[in-house]
Amino acid sequence: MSDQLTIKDIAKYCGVGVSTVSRAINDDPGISPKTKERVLKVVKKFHYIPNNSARNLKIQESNTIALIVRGLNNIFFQSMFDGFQTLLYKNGYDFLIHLVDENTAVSRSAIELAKEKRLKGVIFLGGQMEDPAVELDQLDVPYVLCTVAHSMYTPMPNVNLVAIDDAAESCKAVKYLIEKGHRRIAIITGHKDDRAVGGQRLSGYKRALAEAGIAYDEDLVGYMEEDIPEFTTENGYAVARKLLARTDFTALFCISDITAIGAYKAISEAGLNVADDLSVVGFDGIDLGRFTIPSLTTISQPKDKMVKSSVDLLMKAINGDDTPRQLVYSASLLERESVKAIER
Amino acid sequence: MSDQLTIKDIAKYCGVGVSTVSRAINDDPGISPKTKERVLKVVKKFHYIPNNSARNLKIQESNTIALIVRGLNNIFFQSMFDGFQTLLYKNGYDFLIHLVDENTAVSRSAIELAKEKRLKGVIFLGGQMEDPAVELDQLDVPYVLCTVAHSMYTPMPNVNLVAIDDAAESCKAVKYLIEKGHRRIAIITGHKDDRAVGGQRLSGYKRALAEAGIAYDEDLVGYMEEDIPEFTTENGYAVARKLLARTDFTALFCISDITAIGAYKAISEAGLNVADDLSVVGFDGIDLGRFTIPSLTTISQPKDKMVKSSVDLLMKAINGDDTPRQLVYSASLLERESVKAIER
DNA sequence: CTGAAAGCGCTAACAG
DNA sequence: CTGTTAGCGCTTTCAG
Repeated sequence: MSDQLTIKDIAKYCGVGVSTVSRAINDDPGISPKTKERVLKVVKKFHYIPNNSARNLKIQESNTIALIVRGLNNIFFQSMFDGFQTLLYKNGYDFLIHLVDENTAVSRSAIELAKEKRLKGVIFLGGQMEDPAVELDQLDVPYVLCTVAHSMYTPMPNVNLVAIDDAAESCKAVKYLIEKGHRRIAIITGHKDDRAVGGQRLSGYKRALAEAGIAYDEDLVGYMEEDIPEFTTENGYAVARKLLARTDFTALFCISDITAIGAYKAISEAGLNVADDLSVVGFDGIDLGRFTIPSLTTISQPKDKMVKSSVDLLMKAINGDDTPRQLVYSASLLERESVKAIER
Repeated sequence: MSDQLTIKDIAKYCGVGVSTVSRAINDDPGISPKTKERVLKVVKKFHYIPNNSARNLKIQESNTIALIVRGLNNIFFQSMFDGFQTLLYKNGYDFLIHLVDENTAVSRSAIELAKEKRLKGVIFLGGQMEDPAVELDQLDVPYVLCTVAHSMYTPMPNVNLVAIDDAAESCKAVKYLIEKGHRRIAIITGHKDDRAVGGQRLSGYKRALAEAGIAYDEDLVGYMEEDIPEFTTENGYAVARKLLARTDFTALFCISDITAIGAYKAISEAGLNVADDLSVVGFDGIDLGRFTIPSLTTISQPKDKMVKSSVDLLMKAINGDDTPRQLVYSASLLERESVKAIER
């Protein structure tokens, strides 16, 4: 626990000015190789590490883009990190993941961070905002909203947005089940008052039913428990159990893969087999779904495309293109083994 | 995209000095309620958010403790986040998770962050260091190493350490399998050259075998693939497949639960049933293990205790107690459904 | 209670 | 090529 080393200490020790040290550690061309080497040796010797706060305060612009993530437990988001990292590096940017917990506003975090780190841009992963354009008014760098419940923002042409149509995709999943002959189709959806992803996906379920002339039955709707973390295996398990105890159905649509895995367990404990006795469809397309037994049929979000587009939109915006775009991709139904056709 | 608002702008607009604004936003007692309210209203009106770099640079000490995590994909680590957050808040500290990617040294990240944010202390989750005391020499705040391969550091009484004995626990798992009558026991372990957790757990496996007089058979050892991310379901699946194709065994020990889930799939695809045909034991005790079918027998790390102790040690150190301690907990064998006894 | 002023550690002109 | 110096935006004495 030695004392805080500063650039001054290094300069003094080397018998040079602080700017020389600064040049050395920042690979500035305007310094002779000899001095640079000498300084760097001292830097290394004392394990000197500059203070980023001072650095960030001083510099007028950085080269950093932040990924602001709400919901660390979201395994689908996690699977996108790597793609973002790689792409952003390739574009010559530094990259930073900033986790924001449930009780902090993403907008505030973003603005704080942007000031603190002189960000070049930010990408939001999850985290609903009432009105992004308003909440992010003070965010004076370009940003794109990735993977948010897009239709919440429907008439919102003033932000960059990359998303899927949650309602339409849900509808697709449920229609698939209907095609396979199912009519009693249960759903595990988000909290009862979820107006974001959960709400969207539930409405898609309702639409599919309506279009097929199947009556909507509230009994078949399992809302995630309030006292268990949302979108977890545990919650899926709990809700599926209740559903199974309450009523009959031949198919179950889970609005997230990780939830479906919990449902598998409840189904198994009820003495039933997934697919043979009860068809299951998930949503997201996480890797784990390949490894469940049986493997999980699901709505697979085009995450690579979404990552790429998010970065592209951001790059455009950074390079001065100030017409925001909304990209709504369609997801694909990934047919695996968890759905069986039944006789009408 | 308005211009960067600073404390000066607010001060000017309010017709007060900057220090007054500072007092208002920092809940400083030395300000009249009236002025404070007035200032705060303006702050809100313009959505002014202070610049943390400036703030951090100026303040001599913060109240922040950082959790430095190597390996974001580590689901076991993730399950500890919440506990750390809660406990640290309870102790009156701010809390910060800092992810470090595979190609950055945790030690450097830690020192940088400590300077930048004036940290009060840091807790490391994963991330091996050659010699922590040396690498962290410049880290001038207390720290504790949590969940690291403890015996790498065996004679290392100069750092705070909270861990389990990976070798001993592995040994326990394998002995349990032996007790159940298994003699052909395969293992899925880390990369071939893993000297940390993977290496430790492999050595425990060897010891159990040796003590039971069972010959060590390299054929039964599945090293994780180099070209697939380590400790993933996918890697577990790949390695289990190879193992299954190569040789016979009645039990499989996976050195991480998430890997075991991949093995389940490979076993199923080989036309076998987990438990009935092939017993499986995992390691870690993640939640998901409760929901696999059959549920996974595993070595469960006492994560709550580990979290609590880590925080306790750190608090002690922060409060001036400078004798480091090494706490090595024993994990418990969680008997679930994936192991069956067999006839000798 | 309030404002002026002195830095926190660093980078980037600017002058040598 | 190198050193001196002026802030970056904020907190915190120190006078008033």
